Amino acid sequence: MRLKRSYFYTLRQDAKDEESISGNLLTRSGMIKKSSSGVYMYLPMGYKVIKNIEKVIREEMENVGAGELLMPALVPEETYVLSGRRKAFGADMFSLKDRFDKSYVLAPTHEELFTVAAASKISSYKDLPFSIYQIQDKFRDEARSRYGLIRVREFLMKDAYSFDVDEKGLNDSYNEMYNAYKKIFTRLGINYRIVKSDTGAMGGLLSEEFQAISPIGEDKLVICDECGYAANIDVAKCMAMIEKSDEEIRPRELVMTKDIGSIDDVSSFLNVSKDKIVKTLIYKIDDKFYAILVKGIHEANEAKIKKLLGANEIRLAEKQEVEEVTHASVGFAGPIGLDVPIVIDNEVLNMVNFVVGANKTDYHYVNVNLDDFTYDLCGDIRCITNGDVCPKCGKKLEFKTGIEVGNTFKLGTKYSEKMNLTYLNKENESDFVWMGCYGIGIGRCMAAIVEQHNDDKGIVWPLEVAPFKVAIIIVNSLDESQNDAANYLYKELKSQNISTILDDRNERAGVKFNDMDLIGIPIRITVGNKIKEQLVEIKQRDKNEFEDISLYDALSRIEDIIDGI
RNA sequence: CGGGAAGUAGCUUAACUUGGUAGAGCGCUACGUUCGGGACGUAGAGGUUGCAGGUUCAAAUCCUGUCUUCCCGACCA
Repeated sequence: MRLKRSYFYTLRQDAKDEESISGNLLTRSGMIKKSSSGVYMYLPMGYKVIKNIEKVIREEMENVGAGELLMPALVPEETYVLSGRRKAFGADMFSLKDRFDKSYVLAPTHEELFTVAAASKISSYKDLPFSIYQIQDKFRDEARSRYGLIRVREFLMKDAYSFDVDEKGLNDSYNEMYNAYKKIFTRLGINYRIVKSDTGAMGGLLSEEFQAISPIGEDKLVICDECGYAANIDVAKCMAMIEKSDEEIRPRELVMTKDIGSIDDVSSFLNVSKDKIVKTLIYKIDDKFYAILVKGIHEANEAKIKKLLGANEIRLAEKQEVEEVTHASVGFAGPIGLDVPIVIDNEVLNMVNFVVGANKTDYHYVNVNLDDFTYDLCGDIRCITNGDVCPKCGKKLEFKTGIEVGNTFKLGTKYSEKMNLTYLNKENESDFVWMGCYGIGIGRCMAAIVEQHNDDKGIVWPLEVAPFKVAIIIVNSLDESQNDAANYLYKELKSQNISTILDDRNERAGVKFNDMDLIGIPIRITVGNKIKEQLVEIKQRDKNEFEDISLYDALSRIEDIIDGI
């Protein structure tokens, strides 16, 4: 690409409406432009990156034999009503009506239509297995878009689906995809971890996430360096941190704690360690109130609670609801005398002589024990936290945050049952098809790469995704011999299919150096006054030193660099 | 959806407290001098101060409403 006559611009200052590193750098380098909150244009330079990411994905999908197709974004609402997911997605779906008042949605993901498409092909076990995928725009009405391309309302996603005769087949297909995903993210230059996660609204048997490690990641992860255990905090199992105490049980007492409701305040007021306090949280779960008991130092984990109760919806009760349930102000809820089901965390089972709210404003009970109330259910319902050990090997855990760039699900027969996707087996009996689905957020990958590969000058693209592999800078665009040499190199590189920018703009050298650094082109050739001795400079974006090389050896040197020599 | 901040030239912003012709830097145009890390000089173009009301002789500035964007939180397959 010759820069002079191309759509290309850069911004010299930070964009005021992009706080994240990736959002800001992608905007400043003229790769993306915000259209409205959470909706972006991919400009020519940025779209090159998108296409490179897609190329990697397509190659690896091809390798596992998945066929590419394209689904509509506009889908009749009833499709999602039928699968039961219209409700599950709720307000996150964009919905609209046509002129005949028929309701449509903009698809947030495509399990339903893929199931329909699969049905056209499947009648016998002989038709299985196979997998298909698409790269397409998805729409989700996010309550809060943020961090540039990380959380948006319209985004490119690759979604693949596998279809098998049984669980074993699904496991094989899943492993194949899983390995393809590892290759993809490695090729994209993303530093990632694979973690176990919650199956959420997708449902199914198993879910794993591919998480790009980043401080702006919205997902909290625990990782064990010792045994390789890795999980999203939503599902990370908590092991008991204490043994059942043999402390002597003391009689329960009601104490006045005027205006003291928070854990910190209760702890210092009563002079007991926070370890000795149990907090009672009132939740509304599927239209019923529940009391959730966890240790004061712990956080309740809503995903785990949902799973334990088999519930669909969960939210903390509002202030007046809490008052209604406990007959006391917020801060004084407790299990004793409460008229709603009580669910306690495993950890609480091992506690004696603890402190709880008294369901009476300004009062707490001390020396409370499990005999003082009845609970309906217990289980692991808290978030794993600093101090917890690996549930697999018992060693120290590390906490990180990640950007979810991909996920893989073993759906099992959830969708095939709902949508009646069946095949005839060898015994001539009808069976449900076993499905898996596999997603990659393409814009998110782009942002995650920038988050992980940048310096004070700008983006440092990995070679595989860079919009161009090489940039040729003509230091003085008025110098004829420099121009000739640069054009010669440009043609040479093009003839070898090495994507190259020729910066032939009539700008000062500094502007060109800074722009090429900002947009992160991996290899730079500088054609300057050393051209008198037939020499050009080659510099890699991620290295400080440069090398002088003969104009005629430059091409082979570039090829070596690209081949990693 | 709750809390906070901000909307002024293409971009980044000043003036707002205390009402009186909207100013700068970058970018842009022309000419000249320059040309290896965001050049310099001279001369220019470019603004319904987000929008709508209100107060006032007079509103970027004060008041009300509204829209938009960002940040924190809730939510998030």
